[in-house]
Amino acid sequence: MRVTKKIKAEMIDILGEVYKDVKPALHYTSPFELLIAVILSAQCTDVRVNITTARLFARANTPQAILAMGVHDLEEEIRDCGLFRSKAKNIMAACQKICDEYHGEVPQTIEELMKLPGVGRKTANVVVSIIFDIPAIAVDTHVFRVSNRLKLAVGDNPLTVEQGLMKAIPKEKWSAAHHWLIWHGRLVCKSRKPLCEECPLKELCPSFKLA
DNA sequence: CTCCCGATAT
DNA sequence: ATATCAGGAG
Repeated sequence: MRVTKKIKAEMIDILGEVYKDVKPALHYTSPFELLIAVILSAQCTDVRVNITTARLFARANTPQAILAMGVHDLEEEIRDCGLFRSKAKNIMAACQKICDEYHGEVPQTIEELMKLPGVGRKTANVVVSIIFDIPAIAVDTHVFRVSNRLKLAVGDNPLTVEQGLMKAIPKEKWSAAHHWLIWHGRLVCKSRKPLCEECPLKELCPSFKLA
């Protein structure tokens, strides 16, 4: 069955109703903390990132303080998040660049953010949409999977899905819809064992399957 | 495309 | 035992 534009709008409306009260899963108290948390979240659960950042930010939560730690201590602090050597190296280099070129403040455009080591399109989208309230749809593993299953946007790479979602969703809902899709992916439309029977979209979903 | 990588769910 | 987790760089 074909997923029409009208059905896509219905899906978004339902998700918006079901997940209207969700907050970002990552814990942070400043733009810099969010940036670091998102970098750490690559191939790691948000729960693990929050445990790690609680301890890390108590020690250092500014680029200057992270630089003062040194790369070895940073590696030890973030080890549990995985990919820890490359993440530590990238974070140190990003902090240096933020201090040298942005007066210690997190840059505010996708283009500038993506120049930071360890910051790709997905991370940049998250930061601008959450911190600077700029409409954006960050396509992470959840958004990618859920969008393809629902056929809200179909594609074999994140950028294609991002562009498809921007067409299917009105701009004023981009940032909120990004969170709805993530939480739907986390709680219901899971990768390995999706809870199709209890899905609020089961009547509309082209991938609906009984267990 | 491969590599980075520990923790967790299944 | 293995697939997956708020990806990005080379």
